[in-house]
Amino acid sequence: MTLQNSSAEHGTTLEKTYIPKAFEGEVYSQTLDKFSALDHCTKYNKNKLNGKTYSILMPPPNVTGTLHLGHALTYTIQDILIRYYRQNGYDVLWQPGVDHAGIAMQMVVDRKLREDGIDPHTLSNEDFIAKIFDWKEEFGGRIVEQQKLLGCSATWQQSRFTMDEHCSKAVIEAFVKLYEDGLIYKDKALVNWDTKLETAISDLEIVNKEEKGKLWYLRYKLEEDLSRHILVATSRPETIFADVAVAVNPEDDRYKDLIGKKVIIPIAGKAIPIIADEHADKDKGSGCVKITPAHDHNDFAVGKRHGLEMIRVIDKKGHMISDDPVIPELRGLYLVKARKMIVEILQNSELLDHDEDVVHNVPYGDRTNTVIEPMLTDQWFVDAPKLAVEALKAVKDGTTKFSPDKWENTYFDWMENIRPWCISRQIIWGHRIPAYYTPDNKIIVARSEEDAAKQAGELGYTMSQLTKETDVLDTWFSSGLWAFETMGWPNLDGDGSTEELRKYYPTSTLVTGFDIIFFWVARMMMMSLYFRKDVPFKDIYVHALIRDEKGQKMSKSKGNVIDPLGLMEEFGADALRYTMAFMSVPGRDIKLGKDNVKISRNFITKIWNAARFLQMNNVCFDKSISDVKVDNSLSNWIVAKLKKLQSEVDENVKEYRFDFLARNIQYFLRDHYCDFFIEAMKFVNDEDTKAVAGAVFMEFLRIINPVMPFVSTYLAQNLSGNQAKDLLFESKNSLDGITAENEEDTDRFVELLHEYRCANKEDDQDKVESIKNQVLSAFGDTAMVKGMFKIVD
RNA sequence: GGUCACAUAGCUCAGCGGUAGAGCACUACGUUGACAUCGUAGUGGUCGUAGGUUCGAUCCCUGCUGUGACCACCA
Repeated sequence: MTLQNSSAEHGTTLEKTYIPKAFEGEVYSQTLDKFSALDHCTKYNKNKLNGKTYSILMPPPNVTGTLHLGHALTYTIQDILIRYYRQNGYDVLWQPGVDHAGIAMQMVVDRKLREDGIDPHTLSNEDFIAKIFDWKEEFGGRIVEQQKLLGCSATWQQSRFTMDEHCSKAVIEAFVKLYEDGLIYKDKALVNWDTKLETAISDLEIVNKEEKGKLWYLRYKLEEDLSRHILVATSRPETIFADVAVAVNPEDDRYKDLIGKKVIIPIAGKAIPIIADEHADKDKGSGCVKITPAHDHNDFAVGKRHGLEMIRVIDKKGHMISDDPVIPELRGLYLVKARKMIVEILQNSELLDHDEDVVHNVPYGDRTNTVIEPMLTDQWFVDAPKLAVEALKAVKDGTTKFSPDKWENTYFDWMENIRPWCISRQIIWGHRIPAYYTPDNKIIVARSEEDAAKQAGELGYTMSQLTKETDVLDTWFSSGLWAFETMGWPNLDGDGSTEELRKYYPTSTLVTGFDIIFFWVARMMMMSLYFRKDVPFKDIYVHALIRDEKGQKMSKSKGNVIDPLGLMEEFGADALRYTMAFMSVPGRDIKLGKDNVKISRNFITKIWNAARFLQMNNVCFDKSISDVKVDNSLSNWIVAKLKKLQSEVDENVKEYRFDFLARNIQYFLRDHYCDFFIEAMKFVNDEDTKAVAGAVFMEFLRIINPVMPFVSTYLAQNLSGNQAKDLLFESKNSLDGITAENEEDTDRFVELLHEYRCANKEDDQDKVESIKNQVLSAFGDTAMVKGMFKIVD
């Protein structure tokens, strides 16, 4: 057993220490061009294809993003699946791409321009968009480079950008079709309005924050008898100028006789009616609620029911407007300041009865962190309740399955209560809504200018008389088309499909965190079912979110963000990937610290050292298991364990139990292969067993390749001496013909050794002898048995 | 307010209707030719709480307490 120097036959001697940085980049670039889907099968894998396909849509990261741990988790899982199926003869597609991230991107470039001393408002929209494309050119590839460092084997050749020419076409086609089918409409409605960005945002882009506030009880005097009043509680006294009624519950005996009478709004002095509406809750506040349809979602509904006027007193910047200013100083004041001023005035009058401290949720925009104001504006909506019907059905009938299935409830709950989706945004960056307005405000929606001109002509207008819509679409509108726009839609062949769609649609599995079930998963379900009449994916695997060691959400402001790039630099991408797999237990958030990754690195070191041992002993790695003699109990046993590992891994991948997968890999290598097999082999020292050792180890490297592609490829190349060796398309070695009937015997031997050791320690000589005799009679007085006793002694 | 998770060793977490598991930490021993990025051995738990089902419950059921997440409301 001497150390073998480098030779072509036995590969290159491994370095003493496992330093992932030394080879990960090299390994990746060797395999990079083999990831492509549509032609890889013919080029690299023709003979092994099993005729089945496996496809995953990569959730496109924001173009502004950098790799964070959440990405590392989700991409690792996806890459494990892709690599596993690719190895097993499937024709795989892992569709990558980048999202244009409407609001986020605009804010990033806005900030950069200001830093460079340019006022974004002085630029025309076209110039601003050009600046954004400049930014994308310079930094847009960052996130993709980082995905590659992690080892992602995506089908890079097929990569898409949601604002590229093709996707833009798809968006226009989808919009126009939905409009023609009456599923997109324009409506005056109360939307969530970000006063900083001056745009509408969707319900999902709001974060509620609990805040201490006050409830002011105001006296609304009865018009017919000014000595009497009712109390109305409000947390937003600045909106009293927009009050159009006070509502009471029709069942509320206290106020029954007042219904239909009028009360006077404090300060404003205007008389408004008392109406009966179920919205008023007898047990809340005073039981009377002021109705301000233009500035409150519930009141808006009440206003519509009763045909009330909608008065706006807050403008798009959050400033007070009023046609009839009782207090002129209010005009133009930011609403928070206005509230303060009005409260002061009220306090100095008898109109404020009392106030009350309360804690209430205040909506903030998730991007700008400013207060969101309900705003009465014209917006474009998708009729989500209609589209949700099919999307709901597809999950109910099991066409698409959630895993773990508890997420189905979340999905159902949302889909059943879905509201119209506001898709228009008053920003610059995004897909411009393909609509035009005639001078008398008729709407023309068209696929092209020519088409618009034609439609205008039919209405008796010329193109030059039309004004084009300036609103752009919510980013998630284009993301919703991701499943099929990436596969060539709408450039369809004669049969209404494309080669990619026929091959890879519906995709096999969608891997995602639960935080975007609503944003993305639900929208893709709706859009795909509408445009392709089929679900976008068959399985949805929902993984956990990553938190810091203390279980807190990682965020920049908390300063507890762990950078995956730093972890990869220090411990290697394989260690990070293995950690992600190991920790991805379903239904529980992942608490991750640096130590977890270090432990994984240490395990990989164990694999490394096992490889070095084999190499030092001139173990042959070029024979496959079917070519080696498995003819003694030790060989038989390790092959049985390997066989078990193979089937466990198959099962683990099928059930998305990457934690089990990682554990099983560890148990095999450490407990079986190193602790017993290698130790015992030291005393056997025959060529057949050594050949088994090599073949088993190579199969082990193949099995771990999807999880740890770098180290497994590197070791395989160096051990075999074949620098071109690539486990990417290496499929399973069948162990069917190999018997493993004495697996239990050897397990028993391992157990007896343990008992022997305990007895030895307790100095129980009788027991020591008895165990020794048991072993000798069952397993014979072989060199291996002797050797193992020697170790234990 | 509604929904859903979770509670197991000092820490992070697996697990399971029948003797309680891993890693980290800790203790002791070990630089013995693969491995100190390590090995061997060991300490450590009435499995949140109260009931119920069962021959038997950490596991199944119910209540409670605590923690977290999501949705809704917020006069």
